[in-house]
Amino acid sequence: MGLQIYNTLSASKEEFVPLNPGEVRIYVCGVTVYDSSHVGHARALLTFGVVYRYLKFLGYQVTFVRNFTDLDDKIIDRASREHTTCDAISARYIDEFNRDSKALGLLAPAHEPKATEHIPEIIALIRRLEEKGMAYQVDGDVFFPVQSFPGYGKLSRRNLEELEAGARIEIDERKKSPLDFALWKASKEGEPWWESPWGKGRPGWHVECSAMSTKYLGQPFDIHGGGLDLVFPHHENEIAQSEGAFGRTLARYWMHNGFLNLNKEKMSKSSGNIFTIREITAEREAEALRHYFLLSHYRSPLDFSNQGLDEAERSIGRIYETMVRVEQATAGAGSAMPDSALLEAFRREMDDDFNTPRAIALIFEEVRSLNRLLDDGRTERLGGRAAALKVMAEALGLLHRSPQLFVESRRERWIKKQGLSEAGIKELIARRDRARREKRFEEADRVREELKEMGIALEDTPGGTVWKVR
RNA sequence: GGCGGCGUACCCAAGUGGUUAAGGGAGAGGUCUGCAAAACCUCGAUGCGGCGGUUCGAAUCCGCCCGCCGCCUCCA
Repeated sequence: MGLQIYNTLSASKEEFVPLNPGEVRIYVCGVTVYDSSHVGHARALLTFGVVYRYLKFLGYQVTFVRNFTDLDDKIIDRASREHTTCDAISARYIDEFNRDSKALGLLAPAHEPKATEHIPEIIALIRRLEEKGMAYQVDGDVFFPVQSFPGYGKLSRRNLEELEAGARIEIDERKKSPLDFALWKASKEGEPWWESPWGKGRPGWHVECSAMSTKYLGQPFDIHGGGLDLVFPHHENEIAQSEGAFGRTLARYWMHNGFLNLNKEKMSKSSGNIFTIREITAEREAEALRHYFLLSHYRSPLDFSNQGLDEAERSIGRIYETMVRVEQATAGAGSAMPDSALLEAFRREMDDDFNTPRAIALIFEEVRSLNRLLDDGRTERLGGRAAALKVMAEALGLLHRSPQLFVESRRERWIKKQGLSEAGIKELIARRDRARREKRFEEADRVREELKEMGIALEDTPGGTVWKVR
């Protein structure tokens, strides 16, 4: 059995069969660039980053597209509050996003289209809908009549009656149904605008993704992803537009990641309970955040906690330290072929809808097993197993640095945060070593204690005393 | 109101009918060590929110109840 993916469309796991053998085309809704991205965004980014990596691990030729929404009411608001242009706002946050993305270890997508650079494609799509009677114009606004698309609600499992009954949306009397959504909006004074058959205006939100995904990936394409909150109405509307316009399936597998909560509540800008990606990556290793997310399944809700992050950071350190031991033990042995049984086990876990918690458990079982071999001095099969471990970690986006760098980075971060000096620490260690050589153990233990209070642990190894952040 | 999700040990978290309920952290004991740390070994849920039911057999299926959360409005 190959890869199984939970498809929101069928609400069940399905065997993944790409449209073209050996090739996968995937589109993920990116961020709206009106503010800093928060760790909730990071979860979505990392989730689909791992999907991307794992598909590559499986040997697929993957075309990954993730957009920027750089045209939106919130960007307009922000620009007017700061007396600047929308372009300036989106440029600033795209720039910031790119830094975050790099810090998080995300692989670059093949394309990162921006809404503002695809106005002609958007207009063409709306015109096509018009020709099919699936768009109507009122005062320069163009709406999509949801009644005209028979499958409306199939993704979010709702029907029109239910939706209309529960609708809490403000009534726009000009719309035929309260659920009809804007394809094109007439621009007000001071807003960005483009010439169109309906006058000066700008696209609605949903239509950009329909236009851009199809431009880069064709229709249908294989996987469409995003956060759970996009199922309705965003993705539902994308389906209505694209399938309405072309009479063909938009995307075959729909994947949605669960939320990141803070104190049990959804992390969102409007409620103010957020941590930005920058805040977190300034405080600790980005890899800790990735590991933390991987520890629970992507569809489960996850409550963000500092304790969890601390644990994750230590866990990553444990894997790295084992890698250091393996490297030392196999130095000069040349590169080994990755152990195939291990890779097979990894694949079995990941094939089950990207079950990263199980994959991580497998990694830890292997870490323990490697340490046991190391302790026993049995190094014959070490190379192949360590090589497999690296391949697995790569597929998850972990262990992308040298172990030494990870340890040093943690040290430097800690020293800086605590206002310590490396020279001072080394001085203390030297003092302790002198005391130990002279068998003044009370003195040596006092120094150990002193360093421990600074959060620094000493390890006396055959190669000398090493120190690390605890 | 409609639709959906979640509740597994001190904490985090896999597991959707069948051997001893993964893995990590914390804790206890041990090996090692001048002492430690790291690593390794051993021990921690007779029970999976509660009550019923189906079944030879259920954390897993069904029903009811309790608690928490999300979507239905911009939202990863």
